[in-house]
Amino acid sequence: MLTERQLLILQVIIDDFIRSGQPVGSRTLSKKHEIALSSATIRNEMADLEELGYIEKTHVSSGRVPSEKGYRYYVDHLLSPQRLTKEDIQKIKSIFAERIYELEKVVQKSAQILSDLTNYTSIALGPAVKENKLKRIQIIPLNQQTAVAIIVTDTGHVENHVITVPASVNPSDLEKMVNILNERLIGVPLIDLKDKIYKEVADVLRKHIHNYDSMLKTIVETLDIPQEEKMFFAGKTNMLNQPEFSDIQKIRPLMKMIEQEKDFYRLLRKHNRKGIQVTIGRENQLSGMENCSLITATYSIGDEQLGTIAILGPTRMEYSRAITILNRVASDLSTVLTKWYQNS
Amino acid sequence: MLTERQLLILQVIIDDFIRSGQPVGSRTLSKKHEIALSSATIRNEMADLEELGYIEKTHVSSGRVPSEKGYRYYVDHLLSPQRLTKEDIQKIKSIFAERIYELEKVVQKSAQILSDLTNYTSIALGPAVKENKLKRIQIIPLNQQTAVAIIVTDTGHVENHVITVPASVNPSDLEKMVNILNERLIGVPLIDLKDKIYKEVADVLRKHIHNYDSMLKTIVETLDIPQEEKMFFAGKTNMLNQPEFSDIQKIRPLMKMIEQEKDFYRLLRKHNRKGIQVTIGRENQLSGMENCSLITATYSIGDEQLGTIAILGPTRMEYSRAITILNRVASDLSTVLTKWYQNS
DNA sequence: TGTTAGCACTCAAATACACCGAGTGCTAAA
DNA sequence: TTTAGCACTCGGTGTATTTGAGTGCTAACA
Repeated sequence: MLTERQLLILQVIIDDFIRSGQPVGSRTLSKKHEIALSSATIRNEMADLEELGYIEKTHVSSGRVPSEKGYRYYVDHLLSPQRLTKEDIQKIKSIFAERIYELEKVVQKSAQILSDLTNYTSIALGPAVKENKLKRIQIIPLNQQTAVAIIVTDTGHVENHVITVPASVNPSDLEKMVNILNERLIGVPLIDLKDKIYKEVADVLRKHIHNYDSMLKTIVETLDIPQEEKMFFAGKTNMLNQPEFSDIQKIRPLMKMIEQEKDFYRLLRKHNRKGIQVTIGRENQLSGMENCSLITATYSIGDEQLGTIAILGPTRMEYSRAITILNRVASDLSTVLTKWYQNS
Repeated sequence: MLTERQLLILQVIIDDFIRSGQPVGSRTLSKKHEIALSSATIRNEMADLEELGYIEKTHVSSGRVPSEKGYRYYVDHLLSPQRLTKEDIQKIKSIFAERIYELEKVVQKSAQILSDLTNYTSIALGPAVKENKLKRIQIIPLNQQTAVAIIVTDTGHVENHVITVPASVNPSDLEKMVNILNERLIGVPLIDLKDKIYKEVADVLRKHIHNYDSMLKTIVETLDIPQEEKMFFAGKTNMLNQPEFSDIQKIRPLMKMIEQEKDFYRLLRKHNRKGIQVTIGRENQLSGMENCSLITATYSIGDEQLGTIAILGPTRMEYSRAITILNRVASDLSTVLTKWYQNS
């Protein structure tokens, strides 16, 4: 167990390192007015902190830098709460000022403001489309062989793709089918559509539609909806501004990962616990992210959790500020989404 | 006017520099078997080429590197034609192997293959949606105040957004309006929609629709279609692999530009002349692109030009290979689009 | 017993210096 | 016109040397 004094020293070391990026020495600390000790005393305490694994040296006679364990302790117990400036609060509010009707745009804007305010990279995982309920199916013929299938959900989300229509299918049958599908399927969550079709609608269709069999493919194609949530990035290149990544070798794998996006999709999917979560350095278990930390929060409509928004920065990150901002954005976002979309 | 020998030397210098990235000295050149001259003779020729502005020294006793003028001459007159390997041709063909129904996806895939084959960044400017012709307008009410407006074009492109519906508008009127709009506007290019509405459809609407005035806003919102062509990037981080950008300072502005995309939108818009166009270094007139070259080509359906695809690389770029590949992709793309979409 | 002053020690970073080698331009001879 | 030869330049590399910020340890002090 750490003493009060060790906690104070650990906190000041990490605060200073986060600010300066330079290893912190005992003399630097002794000059701080919150610590009234000689450098020698501090050296003794630092030696203990190092033995316990909270801080490290970069070489034998260097100052100390926080270890991952140190950051972990800092984030869990030592964060000095930050107040946002009026301007920051104002900026956050401004994105919700005008009523935006596309849910995904609001989420995207939230990611944008996060990266603007923090100068880190921000990622938002959108709501799962597959949970949405069907509002309308529409099939619009383009020519002999092709048509556009459009699916509208209760949240106003539109999915569309071009499908092939067998030559044997005539337009009036197509229309009849769409009508039946609409009658029977409105209100069904997208993910359950196929199931429902086979169990309940197939019989009806077979009875009423001429060549049901040749149409089957069209139906399946129509309901083929991407299962993945959309993801929005903002400030993808902000990592280039971090001095720890001034070496291009270090940043290349990270930028590649950010460009490809898919690793982050998996990562964020896992981060669906309510509240702020911080993963530090190798806790992320992704090579390329050894020197990064990820802070995540979830947002919701009412009690229903919709998605995750996150801030990605270097391990030497302004945790306090980032957490405060993320918290604020996530809660404002949830509030406004609840107001706009609940039971609408 | 350059002599045959100067041309040969210039070409070999640039070829070598593109390959190695190192300044090329007279002794290196004299050892090449296509040049049977002593280093001293070559030095004299190089001095002349430098005076004429085709090559430069990095410091007083360094070898020579091509100047922008040198690259320009090289691209215009000295390119040694390259043959693509069978694998390359195969890869290009593979993207067009299966019939893809979404036009934009084909374009996006083309950009992807370009960056895969060249290891440079690739950009594709999609076809202008506004030129497409209207196939169907659809308005689907979500709740009391909002509805989804969907516009389908003859190419199968779908535009959608959520609109507000005044409380005074009743559903049957909405439906009637949509019917009238569809009757009168199908086949009209999207860009002309508004014009046509005011000139020809407004009167009809006023006659048949109850509260035409309060509905006006809804109509305008519905037809509010983004005018900009979509743009697709591939290999956004490939520039990080180029040794000339190993200094993070040099690449930061460029990556920022690539992230933001809009500068490239303007740039590609201007590059709509048929055939291959190469702009070298500062010819691009964009700060951040001093050390980059852009190669563009257009693609088309039949005689109608649709858009531009481009390769962005360092000025020290494999022009010959890049041009050959781009040419091939652009022409294959045009061929296949023509086959698939002309008069469909 | 906890704190501190003092001291020897370490190591990264900066500075200085010599030297190598790849390059140049110029001159004079072939 | 070409080439051999030579003096010169300059970036890069290797080796000392110095500097300074840091450490750990010890002994004296309150």
